[in-house]
Amino acid sequence: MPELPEVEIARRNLTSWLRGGAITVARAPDRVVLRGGAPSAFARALVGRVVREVSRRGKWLRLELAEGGYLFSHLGMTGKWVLRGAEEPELDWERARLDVVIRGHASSARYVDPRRFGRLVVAEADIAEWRALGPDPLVDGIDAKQLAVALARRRGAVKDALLDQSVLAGIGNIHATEALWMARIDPRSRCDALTLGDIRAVARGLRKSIARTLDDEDGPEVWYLQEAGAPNPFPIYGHAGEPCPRCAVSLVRVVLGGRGTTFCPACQVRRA
DNA sequence: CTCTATGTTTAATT
DNA sequence: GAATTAAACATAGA
Repeated sequence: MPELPEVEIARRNLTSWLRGGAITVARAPDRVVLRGGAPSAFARALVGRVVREVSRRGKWLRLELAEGGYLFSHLGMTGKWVLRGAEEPELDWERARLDVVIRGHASSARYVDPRRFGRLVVAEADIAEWRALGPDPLVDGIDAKQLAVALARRRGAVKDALLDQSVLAGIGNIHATEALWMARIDPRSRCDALTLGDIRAVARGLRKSIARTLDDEDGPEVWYLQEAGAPNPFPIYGHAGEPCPRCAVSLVRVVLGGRGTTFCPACQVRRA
């Protein structure tokens, strides 16, 4: 489902559901989501352990066990964690569950993922994918100068660079699209042609887009978590053919790095 | 039936 | 070798 804001919400949820809990059941029968890891090893690594903390970097979640070791969770395209009672039946597309007991109260976190692009990894130490992540916009903040240094070495399109998790961790297609619109930068612009002012504007756009989605948590819940047919809450993403909210020119869709990209051909300027 | 999809990895091509 | 592109993964919904 997710980009950074949704994964952050998942982190907050998992923290409130699991932190301090002793794991009584750990099941992940799905070999696809385990990517070759064995269901028996999953259970062995987790049952009887206590969840000390749930953290996040980019789109990765990390459950830290009090006894040492971690469970890493990536939600892929359609993954989500939901809370159920321990006695409730298996859900559609349920790929894993973690049952915990906290002060005598039992609950069950279920991992649901229709497309199974998500992953669950048990490990003794931080995995390579976690260590390779660049600065996280919430944990570390976005530093425009640092971003400028990373972009100066690249020749490809800005949007591709923003999707690179080693440049910034957690940016996905939606927030890259929204931020570039806010910054009035054409997503096809070459990285090394951007000015520091451009990059500052992109950084501001990213912060704003992420913050806005995070704030919506109170209101209409995260879009991806809603039932099918829920309205798209983003102003630009998915609105090709509709008028630009700023200048009313029809928004255009192109493909960059294999991903659909919407932008305004009139008020987003192309640098080289 | 066709097209698209919030993500990442790997194979193929330039 | 580096950079760019396409394909693959598995499934749902419009």
